[in-house]
Amino acid sequence: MRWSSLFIPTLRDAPAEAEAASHRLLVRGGFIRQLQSGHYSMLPLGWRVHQKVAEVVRQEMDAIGAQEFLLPAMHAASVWQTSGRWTSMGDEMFRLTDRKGGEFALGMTHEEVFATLSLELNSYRDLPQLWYQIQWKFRDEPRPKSGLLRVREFAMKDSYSFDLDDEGLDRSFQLHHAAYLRIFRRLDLDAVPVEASSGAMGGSASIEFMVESDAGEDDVALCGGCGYAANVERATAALEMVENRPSSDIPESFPTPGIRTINALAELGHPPIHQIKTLVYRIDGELALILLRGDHPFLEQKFADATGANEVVPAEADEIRDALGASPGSLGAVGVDTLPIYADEALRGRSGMTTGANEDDFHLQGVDVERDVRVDTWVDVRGILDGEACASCGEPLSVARFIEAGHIFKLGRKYSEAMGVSVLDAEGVSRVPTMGSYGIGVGRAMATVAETHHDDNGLVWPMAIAPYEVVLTVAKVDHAESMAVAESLYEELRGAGIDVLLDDRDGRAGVKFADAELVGIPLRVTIGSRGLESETLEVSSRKTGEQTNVPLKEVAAYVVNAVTAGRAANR
RNA sequence: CGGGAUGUGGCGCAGCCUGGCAGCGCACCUGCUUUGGGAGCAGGGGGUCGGCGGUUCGAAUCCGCCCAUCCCGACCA
Repeated sequence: MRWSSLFIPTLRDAPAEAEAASHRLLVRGGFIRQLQSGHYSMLPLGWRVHQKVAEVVRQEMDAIGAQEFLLPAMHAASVWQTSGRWTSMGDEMFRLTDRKGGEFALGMTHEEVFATLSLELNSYRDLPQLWYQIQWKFRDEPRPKSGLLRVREFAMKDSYSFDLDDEGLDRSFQLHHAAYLRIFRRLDLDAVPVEASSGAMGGSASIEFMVESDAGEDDVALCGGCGYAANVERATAALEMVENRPSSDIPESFPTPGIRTINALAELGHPPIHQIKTLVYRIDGELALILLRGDHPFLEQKFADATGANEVVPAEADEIRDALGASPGSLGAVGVDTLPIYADEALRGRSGMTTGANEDDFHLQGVDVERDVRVDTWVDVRGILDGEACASCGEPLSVARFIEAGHIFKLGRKYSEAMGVSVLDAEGVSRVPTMGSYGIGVGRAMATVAETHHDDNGLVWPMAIAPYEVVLTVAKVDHAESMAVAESLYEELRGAGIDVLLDDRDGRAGVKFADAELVGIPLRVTIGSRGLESETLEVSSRKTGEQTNVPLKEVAAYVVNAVTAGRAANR
């Protein structure tokens, strides 16, 4: 294509609201434009990258024997009512009503619809099946952010496996696991598989593919020693022994006027590790106390996973006061027997603790957790901290920010059962297939590459997904010889199947160089009178900045080689 | 939903406090010069100042409500 006739609206300044590097550069480079919060238009350049990412995914899915479908994006309510998710998905689901008053949803994911199709599987001989699609998903995200990283409308490759038994599911899961590693490698993403919480999907096991980036939204714990890797929503760590402070026979109340925080209490000589943090939550509508060591953060997701609770929300100050007679900052569990009490495992065996007295401006010291608190349920709900020891090898764990680029789930029979799927096994017995589901967000993958592949001058696309592989930059378009050389090289490269962009704009060379770099085309051939005098053209690499003068006659072959090598990288 | 912030030509911003002709840079159009790293000069086009209401002789500016957008947290590919 000729740059002069393309719509590539590059910007010198990024919009003020763009914060993440990928967001700024994708907008500046003319790849995307926002329509509303969480909804982006793909401009020609952006759509080319998007399609190339999708094609990499498609090839690797096909390679494990998966079959491509395309399902409706809009679903009748009844489909979701059958699985129970019409209600459980809550506000996250976009809903609409047709002219006849019928209720519909825009699909957030497609377990139900694929499971409906699987009703036509009749025999164990039909299994296993691996089905996928690349389709738009709609999620009423509470907070879209960071450009393409978190949006309300996005293309997702979602696949689903149907197997007779657990061994089959393991195989399908492993096939996906391996395919995902290949996909991310081809995208030049350093994706780490980590143990994850299954969240709203349910199911027995799930692995997230995480790419380290400050723009991420998840914290992941990694062990440099044994390779343990887990989302902090699930991660555990070895707990170092804490020497209990001397305890008293009964908890002693002492005045703490104005003391409302762990830190303030610490300044009075009660270190956080010797404090009990008391949180009041509404768990599926019921108030409950959750106790942690003073220095430990509470992770709601861990709690939900451990207890099976759906709704885990902090209680309001007035309901806390009604229940305990004190305000946050002075709360404790000693003597409480009207509310369920959950305690984090880190409090087991602890004594000599300090906690709120359920009376404003008073705390208790000398508390022995197991003697003085009526714990109903012990749970592991604390967030682990950077530097804690790995539970399996003792080396320090590092905790860092990651982008969730893919997620694979063992679903089990939740959806197949709900939708009434069954096949006959070899003995003629009816069996419910077990399912897996596997997702990669295409736009998010694209943004993740942008996030991890850029420099001060702009984007640096890997050859595999670059919008164009080569740009021919004509320094002076009114120089007839330059244009003639450029035209003939352009035709030759096009003929060789190279995605080549001819920058024939009547502008200054500096502007064209800057645009080529901003847009991130991997290779640039500069065509100008300077090189032509010596019968050479300058080929430069976006990634390394390396410039090579190539004899005119060899340029086409040189470029074809470089592109071919680039395409094959990481395969 | 809780907390913080912002809305002024396509993009980046000033003006607002202290009410009085809507400005600057980039981009865009025309002409001349320039031409291998975001050119120079001259001329020019483009703005319901987020919306509605109020105060006032007069509102971008003051007051109220609403909307939108961004950032931090709870949720997800």
